[in-house]
Amino acid sequence: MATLADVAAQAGVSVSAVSRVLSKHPSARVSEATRRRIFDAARDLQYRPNFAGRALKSARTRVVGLVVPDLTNALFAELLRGAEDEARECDYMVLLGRSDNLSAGGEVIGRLIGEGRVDGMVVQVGDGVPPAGLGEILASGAPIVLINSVYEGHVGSVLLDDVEGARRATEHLIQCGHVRIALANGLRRSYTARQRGIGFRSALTEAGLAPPGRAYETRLGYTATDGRAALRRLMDLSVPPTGVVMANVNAAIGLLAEARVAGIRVPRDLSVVSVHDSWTAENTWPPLTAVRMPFYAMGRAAVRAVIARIETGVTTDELISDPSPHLVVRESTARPRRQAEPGG
Amino acid sequence: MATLADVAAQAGVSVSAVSRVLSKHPSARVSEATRRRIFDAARDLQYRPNFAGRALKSARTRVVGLVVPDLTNALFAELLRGAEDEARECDYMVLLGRSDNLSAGGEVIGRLIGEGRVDGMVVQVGDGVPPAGLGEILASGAPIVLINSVYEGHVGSVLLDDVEGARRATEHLIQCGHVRIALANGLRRSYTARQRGIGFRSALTEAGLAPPGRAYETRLGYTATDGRAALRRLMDLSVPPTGVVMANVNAAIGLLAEARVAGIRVPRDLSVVSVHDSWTAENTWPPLTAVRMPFYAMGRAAVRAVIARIETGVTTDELISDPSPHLVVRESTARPRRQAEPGG
DNA sequence: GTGAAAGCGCTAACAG
DNA sequence: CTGTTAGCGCTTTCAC
Repeated sequence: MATLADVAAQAGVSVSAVSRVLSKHPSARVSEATRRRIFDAARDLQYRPNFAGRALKSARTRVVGLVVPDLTNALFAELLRGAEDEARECDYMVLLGRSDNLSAGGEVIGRLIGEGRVDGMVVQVGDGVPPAGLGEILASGAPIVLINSVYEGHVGSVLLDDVEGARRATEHLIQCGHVRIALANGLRRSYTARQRGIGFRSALTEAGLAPPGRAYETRLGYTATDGRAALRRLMDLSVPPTGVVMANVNAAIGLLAEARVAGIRVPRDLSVVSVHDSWTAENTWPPLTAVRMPFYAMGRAAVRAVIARIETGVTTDELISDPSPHLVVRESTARPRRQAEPGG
Repeated sequence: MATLADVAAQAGVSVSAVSRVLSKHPSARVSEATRRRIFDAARDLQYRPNFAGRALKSARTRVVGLVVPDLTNALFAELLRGAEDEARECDYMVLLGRSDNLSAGGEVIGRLIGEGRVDGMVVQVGDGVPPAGLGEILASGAPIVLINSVYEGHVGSVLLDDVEGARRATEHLIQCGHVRIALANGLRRSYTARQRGIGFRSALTEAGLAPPGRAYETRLGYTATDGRAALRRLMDLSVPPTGVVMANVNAAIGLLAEARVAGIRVPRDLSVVSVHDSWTAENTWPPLTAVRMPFYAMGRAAVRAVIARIETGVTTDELISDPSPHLVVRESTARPRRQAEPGG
């Protein structure tokens, strides 16, 4: 690979001249002639700035790490696109990692930052226990912004409006005429699950519906398997719900599949609405009514936030409200078959 | 962050001693006493080797890039696990990228290697046109191994046994008694699609079945939408198939959804089997019969191959045959309702 | 056994 | 306008 010195030699100038020209330094007062010669030489030699050299000198990598619990979650696609788009506009790169791996969490984050592989990180701690050592790293003041999760007193986070998302989903069911509505939620320790619980209950309360008993809120998790278990649990109740809000689209897919097995017809016997949308929701049967959450905007905001933190030291907490959660009505929701309390 | 010099000062030794000890250099002839002091100092100072410093000096990053068309494809989960496991064992890191982004392909690969951000790459070119500039990079002799794709005369690839995968899927349908079997394949230019076509036809031929007309093989692509289109195309035929081999699980999901809309009952009216398996296949209705492909092994093999290439210069082409493609029978396949040619 | 020193490719003062 | 120079943190001869 060609180095600055090679280009300088070829162009017959000094390395500093080349450096100034090629890194477009604002104060690059250079004659048009030399500039040309430098550009030509760089092109001929196919010059590429060496990452290590630059990083070593400047103590900056212009790379931000993004670590999420599960890379292959369809929900993550939009997040990533948002993150990459924002990064590109700021002339940064995104380095991907995942935290689902046991040790990976705190350790990987510590390594990436400690070894100077990234300037900052965007991390989503999964539903499980926060990775060991996360607390220390956060406390160390490293430029880390948390997405869709909170950690004790850590400031620097961007959150989806899960309260609103769950509220919209619940309201939809209420508008359909449902009264006995359940929530199949994420694990108890999950922050997002708590938020969705809040939105769910507030929609109910605002509609003048009694808050449902505890049995109407499962806390099983966000996977398809968890969704299947939730269906069993809910439909085994002596008075089962007529509608269910799924806190996650993957759980909803599992629930739909289990409903087939159990002979429960959706939406005839049970209406299902999910928080989160993805292409998979269009391909279930029946197609899944869902509340689309602004993952793309969250990706952008998160990267914008770390970069701000890295470059200016400013730290913020942000709730993504634009675009706001948006209901996509498909075919998994309908009026309940009979009212819980026959009105006429 | 603490540097080697900091550790040296704290331990009262020279930087070179510290370097030798901490990088476990085999020829580290060091007294036990100094070794202790160095380790202690390093721990106290929370020393982390600086990535840029090391990379600059050694001209090696111990990072391999992995670029795939779509990170969020569930199929990719296993691939990634395999790649990471192998990398960890070899003391490498994996840097993820995606090639679905227009310019991303050749450009991103060229950058990563050219700027010295990675020592080598594992790349899967998608179904579409190979990214501009890929040819040059490959020809330049950079350590790149292609997965599930081939490129002209490039040597250095690891491939799934798609021929065998498609063959097993097809044989299953034949064993169920199907005679009119279609293949919903990937795009014509895709290498994997060609392989699957070969396996499909060879199973048919071996069973003594006439190769189906061209109309029985669609070349629409691997997405859910493509699968939906394939169903329409196939079932609109004057003599529609009774069974279909889907070249991809996502397309199968789309096809199943479209079948509901079209009033085609699976497996009663149409049996469906897919090449590839994933958690989503368990949650369709009916649950999807699929041939599980060894993505994990491919991930490991691919990373092993680049590292070999980087460190020893040895280049290989490899077909992953262990474990071999494995049929998982679920409920989307059954005997055809009536034989095409009534036998009795 | 241990240390001094050179240099990887780059940027940024500082001179001219 | 342009060149010289001093390191960034690390590894690695080569001396002692």
